[in-house]
Amino acid sequence: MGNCQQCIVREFSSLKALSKDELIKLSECKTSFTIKKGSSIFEEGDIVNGVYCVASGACKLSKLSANGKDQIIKLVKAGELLGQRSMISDEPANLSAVALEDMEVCFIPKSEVLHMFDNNNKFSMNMMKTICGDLKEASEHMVSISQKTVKERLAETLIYLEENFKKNEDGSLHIQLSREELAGMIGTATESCIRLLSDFNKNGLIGLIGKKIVIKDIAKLKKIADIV
Amino acid sequence: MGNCQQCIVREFSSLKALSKDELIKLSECKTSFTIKKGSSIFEEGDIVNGVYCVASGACKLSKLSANGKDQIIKLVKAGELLGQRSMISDEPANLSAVALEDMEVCFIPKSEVLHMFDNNNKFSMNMMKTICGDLKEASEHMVSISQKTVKERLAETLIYLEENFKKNEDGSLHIQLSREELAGMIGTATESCIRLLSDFNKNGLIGLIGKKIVIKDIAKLKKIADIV
DNA sequence: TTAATAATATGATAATTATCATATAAATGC
DNA sequence: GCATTTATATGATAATTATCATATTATTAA
Repeated sequence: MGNCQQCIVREFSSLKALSKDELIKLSECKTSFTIKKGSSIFEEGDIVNGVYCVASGACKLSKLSANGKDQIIKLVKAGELLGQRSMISDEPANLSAVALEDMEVCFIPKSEVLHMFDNNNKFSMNMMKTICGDLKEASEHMVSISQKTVKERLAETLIYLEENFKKNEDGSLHIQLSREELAGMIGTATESCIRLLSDFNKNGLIGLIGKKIVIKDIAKLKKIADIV
Repeated sequence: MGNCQQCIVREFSSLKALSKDELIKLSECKTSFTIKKGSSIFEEGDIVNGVYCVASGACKLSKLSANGKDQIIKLVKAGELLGQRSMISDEPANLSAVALEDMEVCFIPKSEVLHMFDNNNKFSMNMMKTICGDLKEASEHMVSISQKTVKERLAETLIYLEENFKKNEDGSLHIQLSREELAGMIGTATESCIRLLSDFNKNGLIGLIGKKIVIKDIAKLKKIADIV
């Protein structure tokens, strides 16, 4: 059984508001497990009866659209929480959480989270702030999807991946998103995404090592994405 | 000075968790004012030092994109709160709130809201649930923008307006969105929006009385929007 | 290892949507 | 009330993006 006090999630999430006693209690009531790349933590429609802590690895939160395409709403990485929205709303999950690499995850039951809400205002405020942050991100993402071209959005997304996720030794992004998934993130067709990656590759903005992507010229990418 | 106990906002928002005493205190510390159609309650970048209660009227929450277009993220109507996100995040507003019709609005200072967070867990939970609801809506909106055609999105938006806002005596939508604003809601060019409205009009789905819009065949609109 | 399957890649084309031009109608200011 | 400005409307065209077809390359399973 892992120790919550040393955990990366405690360091980076709302949990940083917890006292030593609360952390000890948490260590006792949580359940840890591993998730293999490609399998899901929960799916659209599932009842989420607690909060998941991502101790290592990363996953995508996605929503299946009417036409069968998977739209990726957000990536969640080590240190973050997962499933708060559904748990707090008392509603089935409206997104699926699928591992993009092997993950270590802990589950905190709802009763425990609610107890912490009741007894630790700092924790509640932190949680609210996190959700508000997600909401802000969502607004920005919405503007980006409706006002920017696919090229601009791809550049934007590549920068986001470069700046927020680990790199392999060869400099390539460690997160292995398939071209289809990358397309799902920027809201375009897989072929369009592939075509633009080829373009960026030819122009020296990125490198393509097999399926892996190396960001080579982040300044030019930022110029394309119109991030000043 | 209006009475918070009878207010529509108390009935429909997180404020419904407040006790009689809390409502009395609220009546004393709030400030009421009116907003003329077209003027703003706050703008992108403003510090929002409290929460606004919308007692009557409606406004748009929008974000200016890099290319100068105004993307409407959400409409807020009587009974709802405004400005929570910025206040809770301790960040400048990332959206502007502009009145779509004359409004009556009350302002509750941050200190008072934080005091209620500390002393009324039901209120805090309600607030969290509201924000989570906004987040869910945002996800759905995002999928809709990236996966649906402009036609489908326009149909979807017209249905939303019909089902959530007041009608005039002639059956037209009372909310007076300009064609440009409607385009900003669905994320398209004004001309494209106008063209599709003409289309819908010719096919008897809607009626156009000057600038006003009457929803005539909601079933067909739902079919177009692919809402089953 | 080899066949079968899935992912990536690229060309050709069609569909969607934006942009520019211009006309008409409505609203506003003097 | 009339001129000016702004909003709505529609046509013509260009740009963007999706779809379909088909290689090529990787991955998986037998």
